[in-house]
Amino acid sequence: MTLLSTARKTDRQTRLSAEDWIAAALQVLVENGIEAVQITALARRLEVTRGSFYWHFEHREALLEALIAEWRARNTGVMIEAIAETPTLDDGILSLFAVWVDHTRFDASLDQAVRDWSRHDDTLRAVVKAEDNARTDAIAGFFMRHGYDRTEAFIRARVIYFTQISFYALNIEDDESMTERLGYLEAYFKCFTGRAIHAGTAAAYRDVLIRAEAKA
Amino acid sequence: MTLLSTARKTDRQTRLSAEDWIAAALQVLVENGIEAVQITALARRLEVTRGSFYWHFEHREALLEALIAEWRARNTGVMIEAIAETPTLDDGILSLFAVWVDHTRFDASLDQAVRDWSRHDDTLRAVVKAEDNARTDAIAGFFMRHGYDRTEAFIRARVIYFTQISFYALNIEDDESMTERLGYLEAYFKCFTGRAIHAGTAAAYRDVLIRAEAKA
DNA sequence: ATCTATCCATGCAACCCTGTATGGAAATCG
DNA sequence: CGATTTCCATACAGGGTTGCATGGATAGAT
Repeated sequence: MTLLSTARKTDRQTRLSAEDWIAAALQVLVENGIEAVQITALARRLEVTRGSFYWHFEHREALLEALIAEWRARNTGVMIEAIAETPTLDDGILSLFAVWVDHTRFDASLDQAVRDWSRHDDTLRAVVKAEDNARTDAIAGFFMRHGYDRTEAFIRARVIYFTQISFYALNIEDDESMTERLGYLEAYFKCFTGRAIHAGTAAAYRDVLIRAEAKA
Repeated sequence: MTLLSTARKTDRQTRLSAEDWIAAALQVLVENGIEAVQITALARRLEVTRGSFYWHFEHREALLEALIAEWRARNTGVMIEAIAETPTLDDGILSLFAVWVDHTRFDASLDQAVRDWSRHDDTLRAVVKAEDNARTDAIAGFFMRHGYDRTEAFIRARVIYFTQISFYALNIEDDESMTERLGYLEAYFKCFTGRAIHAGTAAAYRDVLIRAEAKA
């Protein structure tokens, strides 16, 4: 028993840090929801006892706050920056598309998980709603900079953002390959903007994404 | 103690049925999610003990299956029927809008709650995905009947449906009045279809909804 | 009025989760 | 090498949930 447990311990590179617990909690949050983020379960996963957790954290609530902080650090403002100073309409929309595809810049699964969580947590709900509003406002501002009137800009911003949110919520990424998805590029662009995308811009975008796919 | 309990019992009109338990469970599911659908909590809510539950149901799983059955009965096929044999493009889109607003025909909160639940339940996820596909297929078919090519019809169906799903998911109905919402009618229509809505049709639709609001 | 089927209360066993208190092992520093 | 800090294991208390096994109460039928 002592032999076994020491063997287990040496298998692990180092002792755990608070970040290790947060990382494990993030995984569980994304995979099974906030209710599954339990100290006992995480301890089993990390192959330690709950004693470790209560050394790094005061209580479960502290871990949950760390998860929200992590979400803020990763996903807050990313879309707003992506669309901020794009010269043309085509560039702006494609820049948004690029963010939504690049999960190193925008963690879609985490965003989805936090939104699910927020639905039954009043404090968090306000935080997420504020971020949602900031995102749609940024997109609406973008449309206005490119000649759309106020209401149309607002609705188009809502439509494009809401579509993307559901895209994650319904797990479409699991069913659709990147090439398949790229095949819809022109149709999406037309629906979202009411205009046709410039052929050259679309081709360049496809090249970038296909090259990124190949590298990954 | 005996006096108190008999008083409590006579306060209730009748003894409970399985449907009473299902109704209470539906409320809790919508308000607090599937994890909150606990027999002990429901019993407290219904002011009986868990003995009642285990007479009407075998176990918790049986109740959960009843909830899914209820969802199917209420929400499955509603949108497909609404859009089935609509003569004009305007009529079809407005018919969809009407379903999404009329919560006696389509229980949006329940749909949302079931979709949340399905995200961590593999069996249910397949069921919900099938329904989602059926809905988008129906809308895509509608667009094709009105002259859109295959891909554009599919993407427009996805955009209009996904936007609506997020509309519920982000609880926009809580922030936006019906008149405010109706103000966006033309913009939504233009974005979803790529065409302008007929002025007379829009006016008639507004009249119907405002009258329905006044009645309720 | 009695009898029976329906419905619910009560108590018990098994399991799971959080949080704390305490002691031990391991790493690091003097 | 000793001492101290860092990190984790163990044990215990408190609370909550499911499911079952009875027995009691109530309504409806004969």
